[in-house]
Amino acid sequence: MAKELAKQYDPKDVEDRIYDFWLRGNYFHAKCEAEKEPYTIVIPPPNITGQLHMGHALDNTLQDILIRWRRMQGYDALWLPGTDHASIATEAKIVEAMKADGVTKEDLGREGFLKRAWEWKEKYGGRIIEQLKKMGSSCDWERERFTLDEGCSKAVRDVFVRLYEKDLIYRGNRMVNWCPFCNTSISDAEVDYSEQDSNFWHLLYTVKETGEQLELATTRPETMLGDTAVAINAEDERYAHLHGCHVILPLLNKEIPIVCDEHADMTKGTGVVKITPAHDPNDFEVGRRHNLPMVRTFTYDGHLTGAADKAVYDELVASGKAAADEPEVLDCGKYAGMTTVEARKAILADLEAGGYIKYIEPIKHEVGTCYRCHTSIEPMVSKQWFVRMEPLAKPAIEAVEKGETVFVPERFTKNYMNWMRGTRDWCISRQLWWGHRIPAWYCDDCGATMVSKTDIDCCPHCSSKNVEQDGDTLDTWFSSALWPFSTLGWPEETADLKHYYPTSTLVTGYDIIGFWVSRMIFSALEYTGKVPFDTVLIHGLVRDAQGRKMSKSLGNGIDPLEIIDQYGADALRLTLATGNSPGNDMRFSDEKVSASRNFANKLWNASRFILMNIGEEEIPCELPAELALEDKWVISLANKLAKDVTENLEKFELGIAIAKLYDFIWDIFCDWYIELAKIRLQKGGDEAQSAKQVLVWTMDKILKLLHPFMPFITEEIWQTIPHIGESIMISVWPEYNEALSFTAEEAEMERIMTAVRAIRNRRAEMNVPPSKKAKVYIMTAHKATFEQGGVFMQRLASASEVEVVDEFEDDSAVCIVTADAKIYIPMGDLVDFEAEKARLNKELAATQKDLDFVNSKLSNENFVAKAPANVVAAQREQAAKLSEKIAMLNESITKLG
RNA sequence: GGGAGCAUAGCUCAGCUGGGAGAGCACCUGCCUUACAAGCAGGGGGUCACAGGUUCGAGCCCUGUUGUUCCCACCA
Repeated sequence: MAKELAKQYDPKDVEDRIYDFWLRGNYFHAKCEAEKEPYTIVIPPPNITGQLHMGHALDNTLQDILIRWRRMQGYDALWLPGTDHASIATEAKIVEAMKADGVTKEDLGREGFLKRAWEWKEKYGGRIIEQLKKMGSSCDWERERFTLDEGCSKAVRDVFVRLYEKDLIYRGNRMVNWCPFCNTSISDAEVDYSEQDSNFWHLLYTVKETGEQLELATTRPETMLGDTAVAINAEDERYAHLHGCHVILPLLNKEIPIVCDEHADMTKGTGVVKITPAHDPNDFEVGRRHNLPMVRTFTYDGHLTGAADKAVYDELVASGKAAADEPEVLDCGKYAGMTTVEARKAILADLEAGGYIKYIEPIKHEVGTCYRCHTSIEPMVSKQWFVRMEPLAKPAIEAVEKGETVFVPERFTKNYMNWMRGTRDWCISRQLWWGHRIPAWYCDDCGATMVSKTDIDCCPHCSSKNVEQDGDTLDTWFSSALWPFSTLGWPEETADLKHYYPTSTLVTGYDIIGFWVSRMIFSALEYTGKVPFDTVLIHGLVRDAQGRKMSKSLGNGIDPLEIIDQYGADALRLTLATGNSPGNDMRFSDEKVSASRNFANKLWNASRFILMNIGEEEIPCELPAELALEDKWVISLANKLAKDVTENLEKFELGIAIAKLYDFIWDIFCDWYIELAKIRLQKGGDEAQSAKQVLVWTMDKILKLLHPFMPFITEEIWQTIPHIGESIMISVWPEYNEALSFTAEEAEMERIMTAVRAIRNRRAEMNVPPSKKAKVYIMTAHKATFEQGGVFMQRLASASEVEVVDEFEDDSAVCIVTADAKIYIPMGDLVDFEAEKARLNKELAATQKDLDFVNSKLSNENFVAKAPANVVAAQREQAAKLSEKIAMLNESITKLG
């Protein structure tokens, strides 16, 4: 089956065809075989709004390497794919798209909007899946899931009800992060902090009882209308006389109390702090401690409240439906309707005019912004649903402490612990439509709250039909937190869940440990009683060539699909795997991809060489009975390679595994073994036959070990060379085999290779072209080795003839000394004796220096006494070799006169 | 304010449990040697950020310093 193959590998000609071949073979499908050990990875579901970016490319390359490797090792390997509905991001995109048609959410209504959203999902949701396929991802597409599909939705409801019944979910007026642009609450994890220039405005409030001016500082003067107290520290002697007094709130001329609270820090500013319970997280806590009224002065879309807002509140109070913790609403009068930015200006102007500003101090200040739209978030008291974190975090911390789930690298455990220990209750309700609607119903007549797995249309308490479902949806991460088990069928006890859960490895970036990893862990423990995965493999960010984060705003993102188009998916994968160590960021550049492409080409040409030589012959896929020295050498190294690659994959050191493969394939197999094999191939006969078998055998091992990293090219080549089986991706992973370890031959080859390199080196220094052959005489203690190696020197070191001799006399010969041999090459007039003598002397000096160093160690009593025996022995051996070399060099120099 | 990472060749980075420093790219020299010029052979180039310490021995372990990146945190 000789094939005419192009000199250069063309991925375009191969990749789609191979991927189809795999799909037709159904090789990605995990069959849930009870007798096989499972290995499971669930994909971090990309957003349906998403386009494949380098982060996905890296994440999925790593997962595909692991899953392909385990599959070949004989595991029942399942890689479960899917997508995330990404409520905020998707809703924002759809609203934006609607803008073009001049339609708003309100125009369409909830149902109309959702209809549109699902249409949008059908249209764009599949795009990223197709892009994952281009990468070669071997996901089980039959099991593809979506966080908003029926099964996941069922799991979400189930969890919500369970948590509610255990009092781990509650509803209340709490301080939340409000995004006035997205018009929704967001969780603490969704707030990004960025440094902004701002001021401390030092204000003066008058104390009612004493008439003195009390100085305090604020960064947010626009909240002052909602102040309901001023706090001082009880220990602060400066203000001891003010305990129980009041201040007059400027502009409103309202009397508010001075309270003593630990929040007031004596060492900061004047030690006096204004308290706005409805619009500051700290002040909210102070307010609760002192039972202060909460006064809301902002609307949810970021304006100051007015008469209409107050009317709504009054109505609520009048009807008796206001919750006990409902904040009051202020009619801000002249400021009503202003944005918070406008209000700040107006209020400051009025304070200034009233003489209430003592001075302004410029500062730099960390301001919270929405991670989606980067609008400044407004802390705001709002009625939301929360998950009680403390009882959930405890077992999640213990499980990781016990090592039930380990982070790779280990240092990210700290990151996780930090997040788990510090986390506050999780605000899970969102004022959005695209997502899982909260399964809570409120009775308009009796005011009851009902949480249920099934829809409710009649109040079980008062039989009223006036029941309405909560209009909010759940945080996207609420459903993502269930992903490892909801996708396997939970809460049903499915066969998949029993077999594949807990999953094995989660592969993700360090940027979402808090958002996602930690929430999966505590969720899994609470609902399934088990950790969701045993290992979390953390990778870093892919940065651009200058080390900057790839981002849309910088426009420095590199599109993986363009790279695939230009260099092929295997080259992209190789680039991402090479030099990638767990947890560390990497830079991406065209040069790196081009180096990877060159490697693919190198492998391609090695296979061309083999195919050209075997021609129409049937070559058995096994080693020949008689093995030559070089065969044993390459087999032994390939065997060692299998061990190294496997061990490094086990340690998740994928970068080291691929580096070892790269070195073996290029340096050992291509640069040495193929060149050596040519000798026997040219001879023909039995020797050629055995060389072909070893070439095929070694290539087979190489392809299998490389397959997880470069699936397309390895399959393509494997199918063309003699092979057993349907597809390399379901072939058997090479195992280390003690019977294939030939250490003596490895050492012998090393001697010969050292000599070859030394001769090449000499010739290059003397500028002798390869075409000018010369006879080589060798004096050595390893006669048999060099007699065998003679042909190698003819081929690789431009030797016309090689003779192993006991004595050699020719003053005009170049002399080369290695640790094992003394090599003479008569080159007549090419030799410059003075230069030759200088070179030998230089080498002698260098060797002497090496020997001195080794001897200094050996003469150190402490070294000999304390260093391990094998280290000392190695140094002794080294000293002997160097001494021998020095003797040979001296002899040669003497001869030159 | 707390925590973490990084600092090794001109550039990008490896270097696992301490035993006289490596790769790729770039550069220089010579080669179209019948798989591959996206290739082959050879070469130059490093006080392993700085200062101490532990050790027979430190790029690696400890302490401190400097530079840099990131994460977390309610600093009025």
